[in-house]
Amino acid sequence: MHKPRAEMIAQTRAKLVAAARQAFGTAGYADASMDDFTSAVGLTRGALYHHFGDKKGLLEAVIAEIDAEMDARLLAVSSRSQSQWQGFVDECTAYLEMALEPEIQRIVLRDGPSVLGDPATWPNQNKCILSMSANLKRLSADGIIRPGDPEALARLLNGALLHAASWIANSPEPEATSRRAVEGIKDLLNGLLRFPVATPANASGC
Amino acid sequence: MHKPRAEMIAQTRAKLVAAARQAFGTAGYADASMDDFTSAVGLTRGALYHHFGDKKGLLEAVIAEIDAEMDARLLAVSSRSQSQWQGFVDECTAYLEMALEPEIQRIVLRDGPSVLGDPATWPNQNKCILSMSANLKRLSADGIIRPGDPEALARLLNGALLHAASWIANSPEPEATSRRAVEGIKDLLNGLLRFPVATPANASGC
DNA sequence: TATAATAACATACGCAGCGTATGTCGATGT
DNA sequence: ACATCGACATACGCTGCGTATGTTATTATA
Repeated sequence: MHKPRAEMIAQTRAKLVAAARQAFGTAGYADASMDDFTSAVGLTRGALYHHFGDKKGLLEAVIAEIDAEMDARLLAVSSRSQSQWQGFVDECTAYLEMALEPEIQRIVLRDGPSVLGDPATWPNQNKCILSMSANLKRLSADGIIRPGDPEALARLLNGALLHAASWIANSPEPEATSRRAVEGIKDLLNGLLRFPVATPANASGC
Repeated sequence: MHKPRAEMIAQTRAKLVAAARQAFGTAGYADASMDDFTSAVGLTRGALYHHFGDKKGLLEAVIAEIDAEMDARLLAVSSRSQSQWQGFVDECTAYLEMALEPEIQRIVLRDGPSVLGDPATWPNQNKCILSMSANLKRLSADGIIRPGDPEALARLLNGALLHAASWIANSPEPEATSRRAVEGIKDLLNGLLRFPVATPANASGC
């Protein structure tokens, strides 16, 4: 029964990450006081520096946690799709929807790049890109889309999706804007198909 | 001879903006000390607070200046193109190249969104979007591209271009990556055309 | 032209927040 | 059992922001 040591440690780390995630997500990284959100879970900055080195280290941990969740959610979505093409479109849509969440917008998409540098330099951010480019590679090999550079396309589409999310989130009418964005994305993706479907309306079919 | 008052004021503002632009572009917004870069041009924080209210206000001014320069450069590029389609492609390429500059990356693309909120909420950032969507609208009306939502497409392409710029800038081989990105963009844009041109890569299709 | 008013700054002060250095206590290994 | 070490808390100094308060020169007014 004497093994709760490692558990306590993990719990402390988890509490710190959770507290920081809450604070970063609402107040933003710069305005989140380490004294405040550590004491909110009954700890001090001492524990924080011991486990994460500094404030940036904690942000990295928070982002890693969020990124892992995003990856799992994307995996769950694509595993439920029938056709390859449909799975790809579904993943794009799910990615866009996730990017709409304020916590992800604030921590991963805005403060993250500012504090930790460009996401392209992170070890994590590749997860989504890799998954996306793998999909595109298969689609290209199977002749479903026109030949091209899968990774380049994945990065371009990734940027388009993230930007669309910001557009939607800050729109006065998010619902309508979301529909416009999704239509636009389908339009873009449709242009990649070797044999595009006739009308944009049923671009998601196939 | 007595009119240098307004001139001196404008000069002070310009010096502050220039100093801040230099500091923000190299050290980043968070690590740029107001005391440091004001004294670098023979002023103090007093002048800064008088003219710009606070540090964020100064960042807004810096971004506005950079944005105006970007807009002028884009205008110059598109005015030199013959066809509408070529002009659009040229503008996209120029936009990508500008987004490669470290100063723009750091100030406008990373720190700006983090400090001032999403660019979609700025009054300026619309310049490029508006110009882009106007181009797309004309292209659509003239039947050069397939029908669609010009503004949505503009935002998606804008995101793709910005993301591509980050990808290139942080790539170990920027030259090669740049070529891949440009090819990918052309591929994407080509998919928008009503009658896609045959590229060496997909000469057999369509 | 003398003086009042105001704008353009500089100076001075207080305070929040980060990082480090140091201390304490309980768990683990032998 | 005792020594060691890891997991935190405490204490301290320093940087840097914002504000409140001068100081000086230009403009307005009489």
